[in-house]
Amino acid sequence: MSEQPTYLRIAGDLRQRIADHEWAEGAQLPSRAQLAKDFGVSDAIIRRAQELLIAEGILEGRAGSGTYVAEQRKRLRMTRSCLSGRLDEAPGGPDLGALGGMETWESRSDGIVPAPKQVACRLGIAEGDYCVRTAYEHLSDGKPVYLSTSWEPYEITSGTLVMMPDGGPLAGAGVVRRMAEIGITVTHAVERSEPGQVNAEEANLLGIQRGAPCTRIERTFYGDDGRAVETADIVVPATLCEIVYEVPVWQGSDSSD
Amino acid sequence: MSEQPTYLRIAGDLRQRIADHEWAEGAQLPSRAQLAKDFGVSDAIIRRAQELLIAEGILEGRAGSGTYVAEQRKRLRMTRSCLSGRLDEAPGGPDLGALGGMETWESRSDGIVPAPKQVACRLGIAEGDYCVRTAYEHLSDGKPVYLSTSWEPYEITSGTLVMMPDGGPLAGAGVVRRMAEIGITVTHAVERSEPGQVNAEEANLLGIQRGAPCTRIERTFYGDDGRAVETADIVVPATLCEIVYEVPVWQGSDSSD
DNA sequence: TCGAATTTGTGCGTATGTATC
DNA sequence: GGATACATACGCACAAATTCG
Repeated sequence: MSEQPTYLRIAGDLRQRIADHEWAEGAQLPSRAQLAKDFGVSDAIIRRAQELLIAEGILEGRAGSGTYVAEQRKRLRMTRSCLSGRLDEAPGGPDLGALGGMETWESRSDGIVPAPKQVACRLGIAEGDYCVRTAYEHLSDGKPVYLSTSWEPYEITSGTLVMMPDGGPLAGAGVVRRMAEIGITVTHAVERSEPGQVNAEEANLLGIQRGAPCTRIERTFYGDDGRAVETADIVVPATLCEIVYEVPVWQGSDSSD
Repeated sequence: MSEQPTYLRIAGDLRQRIADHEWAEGAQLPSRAQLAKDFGVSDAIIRRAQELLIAEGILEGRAGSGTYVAEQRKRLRMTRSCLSGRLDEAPGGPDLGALGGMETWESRSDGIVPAPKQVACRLGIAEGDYCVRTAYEHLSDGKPVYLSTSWEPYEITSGTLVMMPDGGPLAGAGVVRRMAEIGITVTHAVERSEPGQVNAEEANLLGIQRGAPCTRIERTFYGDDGRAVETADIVVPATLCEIVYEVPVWQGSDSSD
């Protein structure tokens, strides 16, 4: 116990051995009792080490069956290209289809709701002002890959045909197109990215383990008048998607490094 | 126990009460024993719930003292702007200084090493080909905020004055400038972003808790000939930095949403 | 179909070490 | 030194899910 706690040492050992392909993807690990005997520690310590690796998405526990090396599903690449004339835009989502099969989504606008404080702040409106909220489940080849919830200020689209993202003639069209329809040009988006874990509900929707690592993105679209036209909370599980940004490098600036 | 395990229910309860500011930032929570009595569960369950929140960066445990609501240090904003003539570039790092004080860094090039498989793949060179590896510790107002390790193919800078990032006349200058010096124009970067946790060593360097959530970015710079000129592993702890991308929206594309 | 064995998931009590006050 | 509180570790019990005879 000199330097590192036992459970961390064992977690590291298992992590290394999995990286070295001692166990194949999808293979079952020895049982807790067996590992405890192998390592000469108690049952609970093995459990604790495994919990760490499960949270990291490396292992997967199946009740009644065993602990397995998590399968690396072929992940959907979500690319934001800032380089050329790519359009990166889907409802609460970026450019899909860069890699992989059929990307689709299901949405349910759950109507007009007062903006929570955080959302109001991002949209530059007052807390409690009305918004159209829409929840999306994004699918690739029919399987869920990431989630998003979007808010649009009611004031902007109120009375137009594009008020509901999933209704009207442009049902299912992206924010950019829908806003263009009512004379608003969307110029850019700002994305705030944070690491996190999926909660039980999200895990259920995505068909993955609770606590699996994910990236939470707060994305806000801005119109040519500088106003925010939509903001979204996007949950991107690391096991299902990889996030790639392509950014240009501007020469001759004050690169102070 | 109907739906959710007790420890998750309690974790959720505490998370909510912290969000509601029942305890201020930096405030000490009641002791485990007290909370166990309050919730009518065992000591261990409280511990388990608290461990979850500590992993989420919401709580902070101090041995011998107590459990505290984690202080939200004013975070450094790391912005990648793809919009105008901003330069986003520092060694293994992006535009700093958008918000906050003095941004500096310390680096130690630990010499010429054979490229590991992953790095070789990102640089488009063969495994084992030599690289100049440099580790950076990025500081804001003297305090560490994020870490990075960069690899540059030895072949590119070999024999030039800019071979070592922290040596020669352009010591401490960014990749873009150093490459410009030897006639290579860096045109763009690709960043792959993944959620993760900091390990013990990183936590130590950053002065934060082990297991704290972070974003791991694999960034690769490309020259005008399409060759990769540098790649870096960047560790951005969520508690110290926020990551923001500004991306343009291209009108009239196949926005299929 | 049933049931027993196995394995994980959850919960509890306790002991020891160590840091803080 | 003593009291308190967290960190780690062990042992046990039971539930739930799975597997297999």
